[in-house]
Amino acid sequence: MVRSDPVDTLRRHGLSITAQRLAVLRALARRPHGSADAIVEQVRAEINVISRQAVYNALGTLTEKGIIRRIQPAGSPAIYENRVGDNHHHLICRTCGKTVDVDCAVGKAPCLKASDHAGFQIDEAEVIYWGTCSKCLGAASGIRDQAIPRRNLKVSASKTEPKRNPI
Amino acid sequence: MVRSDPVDTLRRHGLSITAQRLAVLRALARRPHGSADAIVEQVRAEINVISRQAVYNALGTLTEKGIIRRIQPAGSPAIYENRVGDNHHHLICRTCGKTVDVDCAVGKAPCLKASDHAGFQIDEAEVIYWGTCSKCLGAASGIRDQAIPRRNLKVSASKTEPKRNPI
DNA sequence: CGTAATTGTGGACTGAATCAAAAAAAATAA
DNA sequence: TTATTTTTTTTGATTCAGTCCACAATTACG
Repeated sequence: MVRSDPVDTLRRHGLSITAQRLAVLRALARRPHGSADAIVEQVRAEINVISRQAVYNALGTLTEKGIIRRIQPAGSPAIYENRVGDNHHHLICRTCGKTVDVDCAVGKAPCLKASDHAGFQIDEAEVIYWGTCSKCLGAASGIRDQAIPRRNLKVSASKTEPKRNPI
Repeated sequence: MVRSDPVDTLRRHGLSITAQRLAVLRALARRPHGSADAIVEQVRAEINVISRQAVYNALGTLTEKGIIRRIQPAGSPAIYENRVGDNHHHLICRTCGKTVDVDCAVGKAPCLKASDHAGFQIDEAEVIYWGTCSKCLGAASGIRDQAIPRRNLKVSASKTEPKRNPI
């Protein structure tokens, strides 16, 4: 069941079919993990014009319908993906923002069970692995590729030296 | 090892001791999961005046030093906690934002291992369980307590259901 | 103490995302 | 088809969390 036809997808969910939504879907099909801004750009390359708001609208309703998924990594703008419904997780590079999918660590969907629910009714387990991708590991010096310039984990390279705790 | 003396904590990490930092630490000791804004408020109740920036500064350096931890739930402002170094996770109520700690699902620190590293060097696994707390489950109607008003998962109650004849 | 370094203050500013009203396009009915 | 109604897009302003900046205040250290 590949059924990757965007028109059909929209229709099946009872959504109006608009050029903008189709373009957003295609953009997501092309690039797995795009930020709203990246999608705006991509869509503008395909369709000539689209408002930023229209992209947010599309992403919003598509997310609501469960057609796409929104991931909101700490300190970075949200990114979207069209792989849904299989409880996979993400591995994000702190340096360049590159995001890759990883399957659940312990098998099927064990992450969905917290050891103590504390009375909560859990509907989703979100797992993000933070690290450094191989490319950024290599260029560890100062290349600063910065696809998604995470401003929060402030660069802090060697500003406050004494990382190693004395005594 | 309770060693909850803020002055000592700061000193041990080679940080200057300022009224603002102490107040921030105390605020965090009092309330486990506070947003920057909530902390500003709390600190202003104790100390008379503190700039928002000072709070952000304090939270930033304390986070850098590993004295506190920053959690950035999708779509909500960051929250901070003073329980660090034990790889626990969080359970957040989508409705009211209430956050509780949960210990790692599968034992010690299994979540730290993704099944496929894809060449990444992982340094942290962030796990957030999303759900609804017991209180909000009860008041499922429309109480709208909204401690942290997650604006992203837009309420979307029945906006897109005009198909159903409303009588 | 006095001086240098660190930290705090207030205000302007940024970027991501949202809101709101009018214009345009789709869906539905005729 | 055309008319009409509903949904979506556009445009522009607005919020919100967080940051940047220059200068004043405080802290640490000799």
